[in-house]
Amino acid sequence: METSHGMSSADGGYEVVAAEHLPAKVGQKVEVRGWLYNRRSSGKLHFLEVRDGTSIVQAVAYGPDLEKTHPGLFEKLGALPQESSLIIRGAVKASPKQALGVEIGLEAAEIVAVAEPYPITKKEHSPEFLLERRHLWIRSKMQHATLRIRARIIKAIRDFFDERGFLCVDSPIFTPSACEGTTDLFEVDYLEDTKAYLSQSGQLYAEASAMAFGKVYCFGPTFRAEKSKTRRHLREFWMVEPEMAYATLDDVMVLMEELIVFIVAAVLKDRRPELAVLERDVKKLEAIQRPFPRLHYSDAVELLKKKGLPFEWGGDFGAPDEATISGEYDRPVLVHRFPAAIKAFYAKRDPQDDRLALGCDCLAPEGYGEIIGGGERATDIAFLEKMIAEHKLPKEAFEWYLDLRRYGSVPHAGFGLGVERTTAWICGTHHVRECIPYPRMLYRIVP
RNA sequence: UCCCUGAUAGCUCAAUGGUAGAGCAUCCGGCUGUUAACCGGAGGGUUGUAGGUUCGAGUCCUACUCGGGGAGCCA
Repeated sequence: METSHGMSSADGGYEVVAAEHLPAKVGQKVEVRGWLYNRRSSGKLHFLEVRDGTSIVQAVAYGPDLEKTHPGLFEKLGALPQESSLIIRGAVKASPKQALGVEIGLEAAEIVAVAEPYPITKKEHSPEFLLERRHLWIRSKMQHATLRIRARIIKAIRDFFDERGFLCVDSPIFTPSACEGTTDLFEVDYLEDTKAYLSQSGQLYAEASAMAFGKVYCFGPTFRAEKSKTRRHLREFWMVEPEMAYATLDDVMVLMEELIVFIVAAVLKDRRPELAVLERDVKKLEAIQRPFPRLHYSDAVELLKKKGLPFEWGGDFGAPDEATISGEYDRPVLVHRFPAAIKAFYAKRDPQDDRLALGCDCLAPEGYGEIIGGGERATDIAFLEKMIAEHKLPKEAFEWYLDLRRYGSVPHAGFGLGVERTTAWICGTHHVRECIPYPRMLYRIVP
């Protein structure tokens, strides 16, 4: 019999079942393959918490009974170190005290590998200790919950765009030069005598893809070599970047709202147990409905001044500014029409006010800061050539990009959403480093 | 790059300038319903590195190394 693990059941009569599906198997004989998560014992009883990757199930072994059928096994189970791998077999029965709602009455067990003393214990550990052992840390409950929610967010993002007629057209990771030239890039050797840079944004390519396919998105890792050292920064993170031909700033602002509402709804629908593990206040997520508040940059500046922050028109928002603005609302806020001087060279100017760019940032609630940045792109080639010169960018490197304006330029717009920041907000996680399986951080690339 | 902060048992932490301690983990023993299970016992240390002050330094001073938090920039 084929199983979800791709292995056939070794013992007739026991169906191999993923722990998460055990509640539907009450009264049946099952086999669970996993690792010993924790054990409690009271002499003739062992309570074995076994995790199989999908969930954790408690198996109860009664010494005298087990001794009759499998002599010596009970004692071995009582001495089995945490994270030893084992296969358990037994009958599923309802157990309201268990988080899963069921437990297994142990009838047989196979110890696959006895683990060495496991470094991550039930007590607290420092971030340094855990990050050093990220490859083991991801076995624990909260990391499991966070990464399962992250995976659901990623699926929601793809479903959202696929269902709305966007084509997935990925941008390259090796790029010949800076996309924006404003931030530091990771330089790598690209075979002989050639340097390449790891992508810090797929956007310029997404614009080309949009001119080819209309509505597109790219989704991949992004690399920033800035020496940022905060709970909102990673060297390597994932970003989805939709781009639409014949679209305006207003169109992408609606798209931002719809995407975020869609993601939150998907997590609320399918990841309630994980949110509970993380002790997330679900009411705050349930409040995430359209429409989101919209704030003109100049109004945001007024708000900050009214709140007593030393902010001058023309500047970019710092972390305290973002927190103050988003603190006014119970859902993400869209701040639009920033000064062009603080935005990228390709941003389209506001026809109503030439000092402004038709851009929009989405600030997550509860102080999680910017999760989206985007806007409408400049269409006029002469304007772009002027901006490239002003930003002191090498024009040759952008000739292909200027071709998009030479051959059928159209109004278009798009944005980028950061997966880890979104995950941190939805999970209520303090630091984005827990929102990616293997974080790449300033001064830490291990494991 | 700048500011703040930390490094003591495997882990998390304590110790007025005067014999280095606890909880957990580990090992041994006990317990039929545990939920970070609990109870009893045992082993476990060149106090990050180098130098200095002192009769005496985990503690005070200097430098270095490696972390953590934050700023700027950004998603």
